Amino acid sequence: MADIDGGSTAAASRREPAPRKRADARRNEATLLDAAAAAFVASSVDVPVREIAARAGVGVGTIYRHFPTRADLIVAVYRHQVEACAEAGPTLLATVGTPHAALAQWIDLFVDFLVTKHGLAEALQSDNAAFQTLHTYFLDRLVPVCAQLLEAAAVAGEIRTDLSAVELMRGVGNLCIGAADPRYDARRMVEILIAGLSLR
Amino acid sequence: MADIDGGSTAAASRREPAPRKRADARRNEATLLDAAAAAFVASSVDVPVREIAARAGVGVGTIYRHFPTRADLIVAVYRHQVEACAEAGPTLLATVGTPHAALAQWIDLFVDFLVTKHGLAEALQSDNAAFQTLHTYFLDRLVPVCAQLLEAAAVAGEIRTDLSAVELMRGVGNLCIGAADPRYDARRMVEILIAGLSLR
DNA sequence: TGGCAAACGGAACCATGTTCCGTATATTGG
DNA sequence: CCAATATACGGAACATGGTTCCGTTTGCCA
Repeated sequence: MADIDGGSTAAASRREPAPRKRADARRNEATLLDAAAAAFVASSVDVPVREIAARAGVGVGTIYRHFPTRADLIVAVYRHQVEACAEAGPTLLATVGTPHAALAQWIDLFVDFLVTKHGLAEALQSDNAAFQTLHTYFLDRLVPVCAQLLEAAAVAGEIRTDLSAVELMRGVGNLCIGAADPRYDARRMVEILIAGLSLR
Repeated sequence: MADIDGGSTAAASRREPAPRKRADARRNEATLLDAAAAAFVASSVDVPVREIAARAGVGVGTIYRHFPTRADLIVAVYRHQVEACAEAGPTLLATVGTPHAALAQWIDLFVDFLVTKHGLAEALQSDNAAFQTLHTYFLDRLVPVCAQLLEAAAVAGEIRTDLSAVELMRGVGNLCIGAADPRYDARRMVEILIAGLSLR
């Protein structure tokens, strides 16, 4: 909420005096984020760019100037929620009884996030170059958190230790694909996977 | 190898006298299957149709006449291997010690098949209408086999009983997505999932 | 208010799947 | 062996969706 100016990091904005964007540009960026969020809900994360542009009442060029790739737009839309998920990690670890339980609850959070965003899980695993940023962001932000939980559970001797956080995240992400289908319960599948993690 | 004439079922060909296709048509179908198989290996199952056509030295129209959808082509290319996998089910059940072990081995077979076919796992989960046939064929052919193994293990009291064969297949298929990445070991993830299946 | 860099819109371009139709040819009856 | 015809072929053309480009518009500051 505090960062009124664009996407630069806190560190960068502290350095730079005021490369303040034009008013219409800032307005459009906000409009675009809203339009994209709405479109993602109405259709899915791979809703056509043209449709987002139409919703926002801007040209497609404008989208690409603000968000160089589709992934950047997705990241911008979901940044808050990803942050929240990341921050929940340490909290759960401190709160919940056992590390394994904390891990399970955190994964739950992540899964809930994924399955409620139509097409996001699919996009996350896509090897399409355009989604590279998305992939990277999610991994950069969440893998360390996951690793911490995993490590704690491993130290407590609750789970097998031969699995990296990246792999676990990937696996969970994959299991969330196709969660829209009522015949497939992604949550349960992940639950089973997590169960398989614990030693005997 | 025995069915010289096209894709009609054994039953159908027994009824019909001889709706024998033209020689060039049969030749082209074979050429196409080879070209497609090669292209799938060289790139992945979503190699552009035009490229398959070029490899086979035919026009794209020819592909579509023989295989109405891309999925039909994929199914045709992999039919033998899917059959083999399906037939291995009962064999394993009869051979291997416990039903749970048989299930694990069968899943192994399936996973091996999937991870060695670049992009096949991805295509399998795609909600793209064009892949409907693919999805259906795999499910029709393999789910019953999986169900039999699952049932046996359930009866033996080795695993939880609240999971359908369709879900398990979907989950396993999903876990195989992105198996090309060396940092992600799909086989291990599936192993963990199967482990999570067993009761305590 | 005038000048100009920033931002805009959307046509144009590229890649891909899919359809359509004029042309070529295998097959078969005479 | 030839001609007639159904069958099959090739590839241009169409549809869709991402991305780029550039002439035009507009906010901002002197």
